[in-house]
Amino acid sequence: MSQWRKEMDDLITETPAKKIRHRDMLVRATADIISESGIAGTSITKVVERAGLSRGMVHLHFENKAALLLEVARHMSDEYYARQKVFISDAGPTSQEKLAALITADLSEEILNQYTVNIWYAFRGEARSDNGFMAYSDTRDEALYETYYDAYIKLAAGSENPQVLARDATRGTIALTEGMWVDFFLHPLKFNRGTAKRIIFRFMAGLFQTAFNQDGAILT
Amino acid sequence: MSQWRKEMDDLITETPAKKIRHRDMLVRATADIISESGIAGTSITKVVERAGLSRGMVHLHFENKAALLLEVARHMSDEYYARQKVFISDAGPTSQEKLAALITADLSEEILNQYTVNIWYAFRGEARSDNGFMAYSDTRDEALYETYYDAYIKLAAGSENPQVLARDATRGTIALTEGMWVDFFLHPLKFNRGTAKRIIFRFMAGLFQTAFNQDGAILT
DNA sequence: CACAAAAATGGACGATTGTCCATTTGCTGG
DNA sequence: CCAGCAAATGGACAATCGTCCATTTTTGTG
Repeated sequence: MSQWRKEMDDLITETPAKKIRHRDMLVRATADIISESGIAGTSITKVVERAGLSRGMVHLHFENKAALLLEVARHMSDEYYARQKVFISDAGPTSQEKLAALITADLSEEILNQYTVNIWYAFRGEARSDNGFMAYSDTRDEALYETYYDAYIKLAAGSENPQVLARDATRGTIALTEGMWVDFFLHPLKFNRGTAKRIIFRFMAGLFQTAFNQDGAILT
Repeated sequence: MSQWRKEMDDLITETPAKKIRHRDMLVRATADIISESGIAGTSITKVVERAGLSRGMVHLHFENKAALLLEVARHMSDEYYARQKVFISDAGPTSQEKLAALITADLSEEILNQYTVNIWYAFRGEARSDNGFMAYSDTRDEALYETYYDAYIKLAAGSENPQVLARDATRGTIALTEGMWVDFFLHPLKFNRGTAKRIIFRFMAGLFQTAFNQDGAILT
């Protein structure tokens, strides 16, 4: 079998190479354990038991435990963006529609669920003591900020102080969404996605009265 | 010395009984370690070294490590309320003034600082796996909710749907403040208290246009 | 089919964890 | 001043941690 064919097979194979599959299994198992037991309760023994692999596997694929945890953070970040992207691409071209899509995404079951927020806040709690996690938190935040700002600055055009208005709207929306996540994290059963969405739209309608109303309806 | 006098001395003594002092030293030392190293990095050895006490002290004052951590959570919660109370009692009698005082308090250096938020988010990260912490988070949240709601419901009087408006305003303000805390936690150097305050007031002004404006000025 | 390389295993290691308890210290009432 | 009791100590304990590596199993190639 020629070399290019072998590489081709690797590309089109339905099940990825075992090495990659095992690596992925470890990442997913680690995410599961973190979601259930937090960072402090996550040990390599628990992870490999969950993954159904042997203990040595971890150090075959990752330099150490910290590298494994960092990979989980990267995995979560990637999944967040991938899911958000679906909502954005389904939305219309106007700023209002993009903003509505962003908020709908951040409150959707695909993105905002107990499994995900448990992991997210577990990492955040330990972020201060490990700078590696902060990097991912920061890049996520900065990209999100840009996305919101780009949409808001267009709505703010013509107002008295567009930059300040767009900045305030961006920071406010992100803070409000973040606060809603915390609310969901602390009271997942009481939480109502529709109410959360309405409150965020009320905030947006307060700043851009000609663009939104409190029901999330987009005005002309 | 008579019995009542002895008790009186205990009450008025400047330095509290040694047993209580040591207990307090452990709680404060634990809080310090959590703030620096997170929950996962907090061990009894580190705590007693910081407190300058022997290892056995912990189990003399607390049933186990979990009880010590829970006491730290209680301590943090108590200090939060004590400091918030100062701001509220200094405020005027109107609902607007009370709300302004609450927001000013939550953004003040006394309440919102790196030491405090590190501890707060460290606990939150491990909250899911230990229900003891959730209880304090919940009681704090419920009391805060009531305080905000009582103020907002008066402002909402006369509006079309007062209860819904007051509920939305309460949840929104708490979520917004929570989000600002997260912003401070992740970017303590970039964070600007004035900007945060202005954004929150813009939200309030959007819901109660006759009561606030975006500069935090209270309208008649 | 045989052989070399890679992947995977799991026992062993020292360090550290939370907990326990026999011993020592310090204070107080008689 | 001393007896008695609570406070405080720190060494010892088993359990668990992350890590390492000699060994076995699987895989791919000539």
